[in-house]
Amino acid sequence: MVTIKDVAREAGVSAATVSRVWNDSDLVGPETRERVAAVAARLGYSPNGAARSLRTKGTRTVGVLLPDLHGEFFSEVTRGIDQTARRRGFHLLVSSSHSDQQEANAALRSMRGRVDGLIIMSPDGDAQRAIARLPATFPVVLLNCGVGVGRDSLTIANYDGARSMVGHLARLGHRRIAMIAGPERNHDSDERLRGYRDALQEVGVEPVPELQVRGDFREGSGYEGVSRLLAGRVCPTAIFAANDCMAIGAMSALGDLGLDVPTDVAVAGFDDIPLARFMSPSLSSVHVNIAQLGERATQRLLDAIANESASDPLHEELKTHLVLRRSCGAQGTGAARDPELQPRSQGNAP
Amino acid sequence: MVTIKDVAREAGVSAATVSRVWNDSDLVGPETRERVAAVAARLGYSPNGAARSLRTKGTRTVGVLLPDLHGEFFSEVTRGIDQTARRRGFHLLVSSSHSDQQEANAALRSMRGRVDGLIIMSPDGDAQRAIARLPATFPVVLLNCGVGVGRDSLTIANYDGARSMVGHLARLGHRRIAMIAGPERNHDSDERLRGYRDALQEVGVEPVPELQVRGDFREGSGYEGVSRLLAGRVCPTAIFAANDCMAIGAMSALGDLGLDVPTDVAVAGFDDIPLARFMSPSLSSVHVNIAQLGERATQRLLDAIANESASDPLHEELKTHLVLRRSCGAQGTGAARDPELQPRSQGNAP
DNA sequence: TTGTATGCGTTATCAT
DNA sequence: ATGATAACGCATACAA
Repeated sequence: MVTIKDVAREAGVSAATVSRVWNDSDLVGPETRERVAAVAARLGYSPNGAARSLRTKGTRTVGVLLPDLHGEFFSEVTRGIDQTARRRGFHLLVSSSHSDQQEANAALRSMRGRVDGLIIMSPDGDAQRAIARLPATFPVVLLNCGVGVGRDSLTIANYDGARSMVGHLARLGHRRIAMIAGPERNHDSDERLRGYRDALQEVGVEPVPELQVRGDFREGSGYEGVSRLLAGRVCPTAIFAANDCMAIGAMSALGDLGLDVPTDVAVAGFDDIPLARFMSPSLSSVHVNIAQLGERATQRLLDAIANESASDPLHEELKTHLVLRRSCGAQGTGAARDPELQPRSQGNAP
Repeated sequence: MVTIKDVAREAGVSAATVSRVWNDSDLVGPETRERVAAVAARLGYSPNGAARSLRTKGTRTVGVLLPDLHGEFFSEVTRGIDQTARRRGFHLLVSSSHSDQQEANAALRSMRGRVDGLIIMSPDGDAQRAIARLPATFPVVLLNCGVGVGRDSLTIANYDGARSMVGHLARLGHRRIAMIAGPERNHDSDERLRGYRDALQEVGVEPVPELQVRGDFREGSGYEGVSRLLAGRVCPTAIFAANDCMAIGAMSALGDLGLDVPTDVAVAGFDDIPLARFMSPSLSSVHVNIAQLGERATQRLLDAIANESASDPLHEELKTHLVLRRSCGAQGTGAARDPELQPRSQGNAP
């Protein structure tokens, strides 16, 4: 490994000068700068991150703690975080798939001194204890954990989104609206369920316990959810799933049972993953800009790291909006005429 | 931040002893060990990673370089890498969403001295130049880049998978089999296309240029691909898409055109993402264990880091297998009777 | 404008 | 079994 001393010797200057060149200090003569830069390039020098961190107290690294997350959500939130961090010269130390407090704890501990701040997503609250042990001055942004105690936090407008989707179903004439909720003790899940219940109340529909079942946010549980719903004495005319994966599982189950969506049963999901519009029938959903969630969280964290003057904890909620397609029976357009059928970024297609 | 000196002072020992306790050296008395451990716990001490790295030359961190990757693939490969790394006490420094050489280069440079080894996924070869500049002794594992020059590499059995799927379609009687390929200059895409062409040759079907179109691995491009295919003079009776997302887009387009899958046109994909079995009709696909790809890559890398005796570069190929569902017209079972309908891990469902 | 000296927190070497 | 000390590579206060 080529160090700062190697460059210094080769360029005939002191290590301090090389350091100055590298850090764009203006306390260095133009032709010295050029010579040093040339030598550094020739030798393929780049500074040792550990030494730099030790000296400057900064790591230019953001820690990201994620729960056991599958699919689209994970990749999109990471994309948002990564792009924002990189744009501002920060690295990402990622730790995902934490199934319990123990693991979250260990992960947090081992990140000490390796990151300047943390983005923590822990919808089931497993990381709460570990977070509490962190110094209050250490920058942390909470994702989808509800309003954190004394910490910056970001959430999706779960309640509003669920409430307006269920309201929409009710306005279409549905009264027996079922919900396939997410896991218990999950913040997103709880809020979406609350939105569902309140929406029913607002239109004067008595909530029926048999019309509320729980899944785990994955396709299979949506599939099974339908069996349990149809086994009950009241048959739903509409099903609202707490996310798109479960909604897709539900549609699959309905299809296998010979029921037509939306004629026999209307279906709606949450998240609006890219696949939603390509289902048949296309899936109505509550649109969430997931990458933006990661982006905003990172911006807030990096600002906190830069300012270091601890301001009051801020809570931000990301707005959602309904995307009505065929599965809920409200609109008759297929994917071809979906106004949102736009590539999200430049593709590689000819 | 509490340092090793704080603990030493508080416990009435030298810093060296604290270090020994922390690193499980047996050169320390039992009651000293206990006392130091207690103080460390009380003070909430954990060693500064930067200082440790500087001294030991090791970072216990693996760098992960990923291209601009969407959806299931990204999250699964990361999961595999993360779990394996964590089990062996390693962190993950992730840099994703690189769209060109420039960015990949910058990311690689900035990881210098911060990681002990690298897992690089660069199916379009954008990172090749940067990799070549790395010291030959620096541990690197290539993912889906083909057989790397002088580097360990892992790939999916793209060619075999595509070939056997197309062979299967031919055995079902199809002759006009179209392909919606992936982007050009992408290793996975190239190999899957090659498998398609060879399979056709083997059954004595002359390849028709009009039956080969390109997409970008996303749903929208599969949708558009169908328009272009059906605009040609030869109408395909089967469509093989280079991945499931494009296959789903294709099915959506066929549905919008009033064509039935599989009666009018058979469809098959690649990857077998969890959603595939919940499509209607359920999607036939080439199954790939993506998480395992990440897992194997990490094992190989960590072994290389541990051994440090550079052995010959190894190339490993991950087997695939066909999962035949309804979309290709071979089997008549819905998702309910799909033998593979098993939860991939414990869910949170009641 | 440049060089010298010091210390960041830790571990390894040597001494005791 | 434990302590003192040096060194890892870099950035900075201070000297020149």
